[in-house]
Amino acid sequence: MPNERDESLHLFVVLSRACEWVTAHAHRDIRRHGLNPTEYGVLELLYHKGPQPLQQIGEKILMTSGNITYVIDKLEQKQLVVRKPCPEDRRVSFAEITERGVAFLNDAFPAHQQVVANAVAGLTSEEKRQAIALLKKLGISAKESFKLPAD
Amino acid sequence: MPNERDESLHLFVVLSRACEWVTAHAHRDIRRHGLNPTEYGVLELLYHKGPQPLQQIGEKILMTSGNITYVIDKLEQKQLVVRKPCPEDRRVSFAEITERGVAFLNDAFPAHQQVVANAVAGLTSEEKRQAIALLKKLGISAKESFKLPAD
DNA sequence: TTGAATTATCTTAATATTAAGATTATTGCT
DNA sequence: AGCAATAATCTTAATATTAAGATAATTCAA
Repeated sequence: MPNERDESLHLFVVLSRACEWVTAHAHRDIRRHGLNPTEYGVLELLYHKGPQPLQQIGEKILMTSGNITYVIDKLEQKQLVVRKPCPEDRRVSFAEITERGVAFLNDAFPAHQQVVANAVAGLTSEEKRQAIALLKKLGISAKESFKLPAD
Repeated sequence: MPNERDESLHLFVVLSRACEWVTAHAHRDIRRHGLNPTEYGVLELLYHKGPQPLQQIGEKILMTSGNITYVIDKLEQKQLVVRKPCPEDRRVSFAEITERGVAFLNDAFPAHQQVVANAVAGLTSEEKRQAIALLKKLGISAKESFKLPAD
């Protein structure tokens, strides 16, 4: 009979596996559209949440600052995103999705959503609700405790 | 009121978030030991499952063949792993953990397990059991459906 | 208001990862 | 046996990511 530690590790393993395989569906779909997953993630963030300071993008997608610069550069080259200086704080740049970026996502998003729905179709609607509640709780607590030097 | 697609996407988001933050704990711990997460993942696989053909490592950790070669090279340089040719099939190489690799994991694993336990401590034991059951089901079905060209 | 500490972005070099295809070995068909 | 198809690993080049630290702007305390 497994103790608390074994159970926690087991949870980590099945969490990772589930995430990997659902993500595999999503990434395969994204690459079909000529973006890599990071670029898509940033674009979607800007689409749904509006213009963001680069740093906040990094916080939300867990990326180092050097990589943010690189990814935003790529998206600017593809004309899906533009940098806009912040008038209040001249250290800050906002990344903002362009018309072209919006059009791209409007085109790609419905199919992408369907791909994700297929990927998680192994759970019933009720099971999804349960999983969402548990994962939300887990994610919030893991994020909180990460900041503490406790580990 | 959210429909099935929205709910699925929401599940994907909270799954990704939870996985990212729990993983953040684990990775921070791993880097303290001078390995990167991929190297640690391979080493742990070999530790728990015994010698593996390189390709099977790639299947289990979702890695391309070029990267397997690279990672096993690194682990061989660190003398934590050795390649062993397969006598039955000369195309195949097994990767096998060394004594040194075993000693390394024996030293690192208990603390690592504790870090993971802390990371998921936001759920009660009962919630962990529920989450494990749901995630196991989700992972298996997502893996299965990935092979189909359905997406 | 100066200067120390902090913050945001960027730069560079090192490292990690993928993609494409080469090489070598095996399998199965004829 | 001989050949085509498949499979496992490796190689190379391109791409992505991190780590470390540089630069520039801001904040805040003295």
